[in-house]
Amino acid sequence: MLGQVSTPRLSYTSYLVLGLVAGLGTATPYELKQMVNASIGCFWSFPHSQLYSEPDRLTGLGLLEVEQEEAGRHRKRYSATEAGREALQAWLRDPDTGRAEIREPGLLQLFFGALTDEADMTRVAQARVKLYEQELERYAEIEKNIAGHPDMHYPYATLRLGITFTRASLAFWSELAEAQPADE
Amino acid sequence: MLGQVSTPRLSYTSYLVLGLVAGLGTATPYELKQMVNASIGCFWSFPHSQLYSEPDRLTGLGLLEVEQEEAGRHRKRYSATEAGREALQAWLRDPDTGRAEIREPGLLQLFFGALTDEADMTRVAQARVKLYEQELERYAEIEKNIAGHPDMHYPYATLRLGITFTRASLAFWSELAEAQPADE
DNA sequence: GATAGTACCGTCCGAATCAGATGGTACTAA
DNA sequence: TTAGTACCATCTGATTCGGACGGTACTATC
Repeated sequence: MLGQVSTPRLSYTSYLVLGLVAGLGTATPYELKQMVNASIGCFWSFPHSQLYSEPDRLTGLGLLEVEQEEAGRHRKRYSATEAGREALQAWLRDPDTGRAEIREPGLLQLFFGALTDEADMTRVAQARVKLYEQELERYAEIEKNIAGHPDMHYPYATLRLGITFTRASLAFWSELAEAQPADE
Repeated sequence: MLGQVSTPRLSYTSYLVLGLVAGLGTATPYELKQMVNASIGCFWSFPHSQLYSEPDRLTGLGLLEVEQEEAGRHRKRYSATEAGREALQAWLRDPDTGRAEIREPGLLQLFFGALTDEADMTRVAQARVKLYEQELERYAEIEKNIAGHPDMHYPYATLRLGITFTRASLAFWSELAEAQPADE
C-alpha cells in the first residue's frame, strides 16, 4: 500500500490554504493573501509569509500541485490534488475540532482591572466600544456586497458569525463603559 | 538618563505574568499555571512552558525579581519590581490595544461549507452546540464560586465576557443546526 | 523613450510560540 | 520499604510570527 504517508498533522493554516485553493480551482499565494484579507482574515489573522510557505509544504505532502507561470512574473500557481481534496473533505466533515479561542486584549486588561483606577478601565471599555462600532460598519459594507449571492452563502454565514461575536462584544463593553463614565 | 532601556515589546504573555505576579504579590511559575488554568486560560490558552520561561525573561528586563526558596523544592518565587509595576500600569491604561482575534475552528469549516454536503455542516453545527452548552455549564460552576466576592470583581467581569461570547456563539450555531437537521 | 512613482509580488530571517516528552521531588498509603 | 500519585520544572525541535527587504510590472509625465 503505497502513498499512505502518516501525515504530519495539518494545521489550521493548512486547511485554509487547501480550502481556498480547492474552492478557487487554482491560486497563487498572492491571491490567497488577498482572499484571506478580505474575508476570514478579519477575525483570524494569518501572516502572509505562511500563505507563501504553506503551499510549498502541502505540495511536498502531495496535497497540492504547482505550476510555474511561463511568462510575466513566473508566479507559482497551485491546485489541489485528489489527495488534497480528500484530506480537506475529511476535516470538513469532522465535528470534533477544538473549541474557539478568544484572544481579546481587553479581556486581559479587564482581568487585571483591580490594579488600576476604575476610570482607566472605563476608558479602555469606551475605546473598545468605538473600535467594535467601526468594525461593525466595515462588516455592514461587506455584507451589502455578498448577501444574497448564492455562491457566497457560506462565506456570508462566516461573516454573520463574526458579526454575532462583535455585537456581543460591543454590548458587553458598552454596559461596562456606561456603568462608570470616565471623567474626561 | 540611565536605565531607560528600549524595552523589546512585551507580549500578552508578558502582561499576563506581570499582572498575575503583581496581583498575588509573589508567585512561582507553577502557581501562575494554576491561576491561568482556572481563569483566563478558559478562553485564551497560554502554554505552560511559557509561564516558566517568561518570568525569567522579565527578570532579565528588570521587571521581576527572583528569589530561590532555600528549603524543599527550591522553587523560584517571583515578585514585581517598581519598573515592572510601571510597565504593567502603562499597559493597563492603554486604550489602544489590538482588536480581538477569534480562532474558532468551526468558523473555518463553515467558510468552506460549499465544498461538502449540507448535512456535514449541520453535524458540525450540532457538535458546536453541544460543546458550548457544556462550556456554559462549566462557567456557571465557576460563576457560583466567585460572584459577589469583592476581590473577584474584575475576574468575574472577565468571566462574564467569556460567557457573553459563548452564548452568542451558541445562539448562532443553534440556529444553523436547526435550519437543516442532519439525517442520522 | 527616459524617468519616476506606485502598486504589485515574493522571500527571508531572527524571534517568539508551541506541544509535549522527560525527569525529578515530595507526600501518602499500604 | 515500597509503590504510587500528585506536584513541579526544564528542555527541545518544530512551527509560527511579524516585518524588513528586494524585486518586478504598470502608469504618468515630460
